[in-house]
Amino acid sequence: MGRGKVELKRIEDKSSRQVSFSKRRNGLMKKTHELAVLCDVDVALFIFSGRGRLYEFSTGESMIKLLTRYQSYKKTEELTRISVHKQKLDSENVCSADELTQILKWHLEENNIQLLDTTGLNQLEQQLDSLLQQVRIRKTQQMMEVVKALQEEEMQLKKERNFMMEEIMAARSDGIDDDSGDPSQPQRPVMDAQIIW
Amino acid sequence: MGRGKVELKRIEDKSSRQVSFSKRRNGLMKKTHELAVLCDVDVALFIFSGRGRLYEFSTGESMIKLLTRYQSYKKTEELTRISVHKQKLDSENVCSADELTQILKWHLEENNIQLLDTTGLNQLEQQLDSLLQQVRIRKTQQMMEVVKALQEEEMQLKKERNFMMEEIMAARSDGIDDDSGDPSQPQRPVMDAQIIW
DNA sequence: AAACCTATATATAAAAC
DNA sequence: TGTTTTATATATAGGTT
Repeated sequence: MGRGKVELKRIEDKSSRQVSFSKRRNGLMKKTHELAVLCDVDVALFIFSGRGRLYEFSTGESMIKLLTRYQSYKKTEELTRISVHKQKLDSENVCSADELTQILKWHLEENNIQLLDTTGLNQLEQQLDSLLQQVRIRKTQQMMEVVKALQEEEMQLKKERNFMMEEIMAARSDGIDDDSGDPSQPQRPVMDAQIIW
Repeated sequence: MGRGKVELKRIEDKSSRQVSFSKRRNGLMKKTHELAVLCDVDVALFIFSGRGRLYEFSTGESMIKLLTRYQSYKKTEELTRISVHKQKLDSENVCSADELTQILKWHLEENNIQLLDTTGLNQLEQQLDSLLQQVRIRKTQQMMEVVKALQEEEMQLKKERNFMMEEIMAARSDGIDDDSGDPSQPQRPVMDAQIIW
């Protein structure tokens, strides 16, 4: 993309690496922005330069919100994932059943999500996960949506109930006539139905 | 960058927006990767498609680590207390770690495996795979139960509602000539919740 | 949708400033 | 170091299958 073709490997010359970084960083930001606008999606991009300087770009949604959304998405994923993780394990790196059991046990006993990203049974995990992950995520998300819908309806029903409860109370104390002139109803107690996952 | 020049604004045609998204997403990922390699920097990129699907890319440092780094860079405490909307499932988590470990151990020892070569790995993979399926099934069952519970509560609420509705009606007819004008009883919208699996 | 095809628009490496 | 220039490599819009 320039006078010379360039190998996909670290540019050793510090100077041209710096120049390249500057140019490409701008280009990347631009393209990221384009993607976001043209395709109407949310994106977040951040770059830590060698010296630890941070460059970032994100769509209207602030970076923090996108990160939160990301985390939330990941948590949902976690709902469908087992804590089988880590410890490099490939055909070269053979380990005994006991060893493996110990490793797995250790991981299974760890409920700390943060630890899931240390090196470990990556390869094994990926093999297992890639097979099932998508389906599980879909399934979970579907369920979550159903549950959410149910929660909303539940809330609605509860509100109705409270409303009617008041009507009954009012009817009883007022005698019997009531009604027709409901305009000045004070605030109604509203209960929030919350299901915690 | 194609046959036609394109305005920097949302592509309205859904189809070509989708196609463009796919192409540009890939291009962006590629360029992100190039930047990371050529310039030896850490980058993280994630994209939420319109339908909420997540696409992400990050350098060797896992996304989580980069996020952490970003956070500390920003010194924002916001992220540390992200909504954790699922205490329940976590605590009741499928089956206990010990239980899982036992099952796994059983699988491993049952087959008298000592060293895992490539073939052994494949076998282990299958075992874990079936284990994953079991766990998944249990999790599904659990969620189904939650849904069922919600549905039951919903039904209960509806019963209550109907009951109260009758009370209101009774109170009114008991009373006097009511106000008339009202063509129909204050009927609240009744929704039928149908969950289709 | 995905995969391939071109003509064009863009990005950018290297040179020149 | 950064900017501008230029020649070339890449990306991709719009087709086609």
